[in-house]
Amino acid sequence: MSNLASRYNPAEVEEKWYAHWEYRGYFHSEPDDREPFSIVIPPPNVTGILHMGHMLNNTVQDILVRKARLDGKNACWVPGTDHASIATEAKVVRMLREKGIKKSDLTRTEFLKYAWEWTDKYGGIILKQLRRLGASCDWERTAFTMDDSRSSAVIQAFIDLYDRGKLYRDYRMVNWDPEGQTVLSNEEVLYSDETTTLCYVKYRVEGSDETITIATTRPETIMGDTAIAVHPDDPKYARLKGQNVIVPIVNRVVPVIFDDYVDREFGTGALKITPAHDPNDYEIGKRHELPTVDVLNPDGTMGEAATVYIGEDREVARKKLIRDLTEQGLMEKTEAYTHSVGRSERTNAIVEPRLSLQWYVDMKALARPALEAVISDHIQFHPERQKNIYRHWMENIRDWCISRQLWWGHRIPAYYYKDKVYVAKTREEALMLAEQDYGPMLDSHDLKQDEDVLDTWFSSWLWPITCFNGFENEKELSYYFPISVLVTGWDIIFLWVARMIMSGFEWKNDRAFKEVYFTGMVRDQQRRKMSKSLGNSPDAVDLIDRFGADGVRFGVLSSSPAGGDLLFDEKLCEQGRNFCNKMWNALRLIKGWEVDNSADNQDNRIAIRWIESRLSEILADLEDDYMNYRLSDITMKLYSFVRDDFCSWYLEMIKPQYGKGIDQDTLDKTIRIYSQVCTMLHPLMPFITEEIWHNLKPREEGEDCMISCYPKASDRDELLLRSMRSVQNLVSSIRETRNTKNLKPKEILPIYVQDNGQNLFSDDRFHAILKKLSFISEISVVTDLPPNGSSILSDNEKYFLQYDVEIDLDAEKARILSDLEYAKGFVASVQRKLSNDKFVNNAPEQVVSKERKKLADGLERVKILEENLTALQ
RNA sequence: GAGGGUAUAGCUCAGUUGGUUUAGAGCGCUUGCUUGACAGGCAAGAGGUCGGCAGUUCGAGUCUGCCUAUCCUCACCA
Repeated sequence: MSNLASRYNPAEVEEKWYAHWEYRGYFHSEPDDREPFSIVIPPPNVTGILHMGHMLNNTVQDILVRKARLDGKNACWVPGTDHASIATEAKVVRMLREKGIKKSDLTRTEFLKYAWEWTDKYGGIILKQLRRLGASCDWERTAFTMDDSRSSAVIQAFIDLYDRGKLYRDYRMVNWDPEGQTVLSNEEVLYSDETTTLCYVKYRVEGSDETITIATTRPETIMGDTAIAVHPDDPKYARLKGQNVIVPIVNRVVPVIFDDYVDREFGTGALKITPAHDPNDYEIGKRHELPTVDVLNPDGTMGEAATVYIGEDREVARKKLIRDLTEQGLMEKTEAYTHSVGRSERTNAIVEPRLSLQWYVDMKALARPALEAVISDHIQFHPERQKNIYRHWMENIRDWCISRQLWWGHRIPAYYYKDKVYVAKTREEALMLAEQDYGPMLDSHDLKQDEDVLDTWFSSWLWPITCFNGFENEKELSYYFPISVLVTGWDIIFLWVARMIMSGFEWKNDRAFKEVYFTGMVRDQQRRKMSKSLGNSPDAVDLIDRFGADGVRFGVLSSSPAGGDLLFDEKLCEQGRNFCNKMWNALRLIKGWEVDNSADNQDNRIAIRWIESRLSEILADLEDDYMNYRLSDITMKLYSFVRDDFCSWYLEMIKPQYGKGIDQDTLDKTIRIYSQVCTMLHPLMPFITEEIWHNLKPREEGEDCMISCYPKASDRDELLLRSMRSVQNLVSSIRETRNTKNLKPKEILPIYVQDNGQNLFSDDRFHAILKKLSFISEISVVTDLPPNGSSILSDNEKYFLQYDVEIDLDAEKARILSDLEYAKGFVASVQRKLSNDKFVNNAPEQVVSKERKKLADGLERVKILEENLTALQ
């Protein structure tokens, strides 16, 4: 018996092998003459920690990279992190606030010092956690979106776009995050239905006692009203033509205007117009040349122009205004109202429409080649349905707002002097340009760099190029680009994927990726997306501690059909852990065998030939599954191959009887087969397979599972595979009989095989299986029909099993009758089909002959069952 | 408002160009099994009129249309 523990212990094994692989340099890739396989990580936030989404995403990437490596490709997986402009800045601001420091009290330089300290302290934790998961990243290439190489590429990209006329600055209504105090792109605003109060407020008509009532959810913006709008065809309000109304609180006199934007059916059919605080009102304001009164400060508090509640938060002011309007008798009524509210993806603050001057990328031209490449499958999406979603967005693409009023990020390389803009790599260059326009006498202090930074995604959209320093150096990029496959969640298809594809065409005139595999979202058992705020995401590292990295990887994979969402259940990790244990015990079994060359190995040959055929059979399947990213299928196929075919059948067949040894040849071949299985499983479960690989036999230095050669499908013995399936059916039938008759599992039963000239045992080759079979299912084959035999049908072969239990004739008859009824129905339906001329004439020959075979088998079965029934009478 | 997805066993899902009146898997459930690798195990079993209605076809879980339910994306929302 081997001295291995009966339970697999992942902790020490994982640490040992990860260090070993890294020490051997297996993760590192340099361009050479092999076929490249490249992946770039979706860079997690630099100060983030590993969550379930990362686990899924990175497990998938690791599988693809490890598989490519085993296939002999030059595999390179570039890791890295994203500076995550707004998310990180928000964290730093929060940290400072806890220390009693306000961002507004700091200079830009002081703030950035804190931000870098924070990044140095917490940055890269997630990369360490990825190692625990087994991620085989090329750590020497670790990139950061704000390191020198990436930063200079971002600046260059901005300059390039500006020079090509694809960048512009414009004053528009934007999505404003009052907490982060920055503009957001449309993609960074998340909408959800929320219930608020809809206020019906009365406005006095100037010079009359009459009032007009409008409905609004935003009474705090009343002070910014510069008109009341009604529909031109609305008879209710026709009389108000040319009239003015008085805005409550501020008593401003504003006109009643007529615009067909107004929905006559909504509320009262009258709409207050606040051009500074609503995109539609802004448009209406432009049409009617209305003034714009901005009553809010950038931080969401009431501004000077509001005249009341100055400095109070908009939410607080809203409540107070509702109270005031009610007291003044101007509130007709209020009602609960549910509508869609946009919140900042990062700070969760309610987004405020606000007018401001920002930088935009003109997306129309960029989108064209990017759309075409995906529609034509030049870049292949998995699952394919994501193509539609992509197309829909690309066809309706809007310009991308890329400036952010933040400090943490890449500062916009635009310099302003008087009314001119100079876009340049450095201040010196900008100065030179300004001097060309204004002469060398200008006061250089008046040349001001843009205060804003760029959207985080403006650096990550260059990631496939910048990961290989592609703005500086063609050599590496020309080898690794296009990236073989991008693995990411579908939730960032617009924020990231679409834009990377656009940047690929813009700068490399090529597709950024050959394929894109979208993973689903990891959800909890109530189908809620896992998130920090819900607190429904398990601690990833804790899961690894409890189930082992391989167990967790198995758990994540086994329910991750290509692109579908994953309902995470810890139970699956437990199953993964148990599976590791199963493999571990198969190793213990093999290691425990003593070699005895006097043992007869003839019978084992057939078992070896069978398992090799099976292996070859699934290898072909797996190749196809890899092509289609069917990772859960791969997982389940290998799981059942190891558990059922290898352990339950193969090892049981060759297992020496108690106290006996095994011949060297069988042992060697078993070790070879198990090693191959390790290689096949390695991409999914790298640690345990490496451990078993090394335990199976002494290995040379550097002879590691991770860099072994992935087996190729070879010829297989189809007849043997079929026959073995028959044998398995028979064994199942015998076991079922034992179970239903309450027979002792170890009691040896005589079995008689009725030779019908075509059953397994009329073939000499299978006498070996027969012997093995008797060992597995505790039977002994007899040559005479036993006096008290009970018949078993396995396929169409008939066996008699003898046992010392009184046979319940009625029950037996009922069982046979029900089988018979079924078989007859089956035959009838096949006959019906075959007697249909249209079927026989139209269906392919293959299908028809298959039906004929079915009929023959069915008739045979009916015959046997009838004989059995007669025998019972 | 525009577009898209999904509906198969108690649960989560496969079912790959239509071809088994016998629709699979995992988990869960029931039953039986512990000196011999593994109870984190083994064996056996139960459980489904493939959301509904029409249609195409020799043949539909699979294709088409409509309906129902449910989810998602984008836009809008006083």
